Amino acid sequence: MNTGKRLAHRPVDQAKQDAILRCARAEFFEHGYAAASIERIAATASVSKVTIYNHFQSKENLFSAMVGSECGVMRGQLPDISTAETSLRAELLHFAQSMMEFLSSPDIIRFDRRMAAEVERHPEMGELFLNAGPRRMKAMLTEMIADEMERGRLAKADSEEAAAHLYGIIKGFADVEWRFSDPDTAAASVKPAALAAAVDRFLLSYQTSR
Amino acid sequence: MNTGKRLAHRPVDQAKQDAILRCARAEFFEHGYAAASIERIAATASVSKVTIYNHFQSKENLFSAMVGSECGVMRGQLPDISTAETSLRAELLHFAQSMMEFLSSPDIIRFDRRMAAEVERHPEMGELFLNAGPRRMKAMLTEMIADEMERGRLAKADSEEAAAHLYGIIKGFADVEWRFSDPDTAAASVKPAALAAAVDRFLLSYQTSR
DNA sequence: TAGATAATGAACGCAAGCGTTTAATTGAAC
DNA sequence: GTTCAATTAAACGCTTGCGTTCATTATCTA
Repeated sequence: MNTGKRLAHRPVDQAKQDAILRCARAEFFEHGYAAASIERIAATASVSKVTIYNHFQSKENLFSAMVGSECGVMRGQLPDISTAETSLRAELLHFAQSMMEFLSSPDIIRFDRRMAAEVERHPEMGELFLNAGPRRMKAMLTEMIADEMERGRLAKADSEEAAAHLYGIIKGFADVEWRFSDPDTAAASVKPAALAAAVDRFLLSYQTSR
Repeated sequence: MNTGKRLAHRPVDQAKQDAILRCARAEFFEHGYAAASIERIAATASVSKVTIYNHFQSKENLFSAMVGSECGVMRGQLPDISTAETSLRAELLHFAQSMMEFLSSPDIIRFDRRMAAEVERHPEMGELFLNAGPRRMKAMLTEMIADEMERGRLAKADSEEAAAHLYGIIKGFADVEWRFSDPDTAAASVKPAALAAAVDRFLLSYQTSR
């Protein structure tokens, strides 16, 4: 039958596709959408400008594709909420550590900055990002906390609200500082003692009295 | 002696200066630094482009001046920490309300977004913004909490850490949502009940047992 | 009123960058 | 080896926008 299968042709070079997206990412993150240059992306990716236009039809399109791809990557890197820990405190501490490590990585910080700025012109990408990152994390956290409430290690309460409280108490002012200073030094500012303090305060108000 | 005082001249039209800064603000916030257009600012401010270049020497300069001016405005609008309230809970609740109102205002959200994006190219403005806004608020909050610890209404602890915990527990996920959705609907998402819940959780772990 | 300065409008040179076209070249599938 | 799509380099038209120049007009001080 040969349902539309092309017979004699040269297949698309997937490596080039990837290179384009990778370089587009760097370019868009460094300069922002408006100031990013397709020609520079082409040069960096060692690819003809025409090839970019053949794959993605416009700058807009390329940007969308890049964001979509990045969101996919992000989904796979979210802080893991392991339930392997035996003690509740250790479990929360592990999450806190994992979350702060994730949020303070230069890649995430820069992505966050750029998305925040582009949302004005691309509201739908704000949704995309929220669903791929923050909301996903919130849902995971909420579930974990609901489980612990069910299990009796946390006092019964609104689990979504508790998740927000835990998230917030761990972050404190850190994310604000990160967003407006050098991303490459952000991770170093995470102090384990501060994480423990935050978790302990959370437990003080949520742990079942025993 | 006439120390450098000019004698016969036409004074600078301050209203025009202000209009330029106001319109520059709108333009930069809407399009970002790179895509912002001096010519559009001139048109919006009903001013000649040359006048802009006479007052501020370059686009860079205009942007800096605008940011400086905005930071000044922001300083005057920070949430007030009134110590007039009699009860500690009322005092914290008032702060929470005031803070969330401030942070969820479209102006602040857009300013935050834009600054985060421009920090890559203007690191010194990140510092400027941090000092005018977040750090200032943190210092005020820290002081208030230190006072309450001194006064015995809060348990003695690291007041700066406590300030971060209070700030974080109040914000929760809200700021993330705000930053990536429509700024004009942000304020409506602040629920008084949630503020009370956050304050109560904070008090559960910090209030002196009586 | 005279002198000095602010502000204007229009045009210019220049650079960057999007998206397109053309003709030529490469390379996998058959 | 033939075929045909993928890829390329180079050039093009077009738009936007920065920063400047210059002649002109408006407005304040003395």
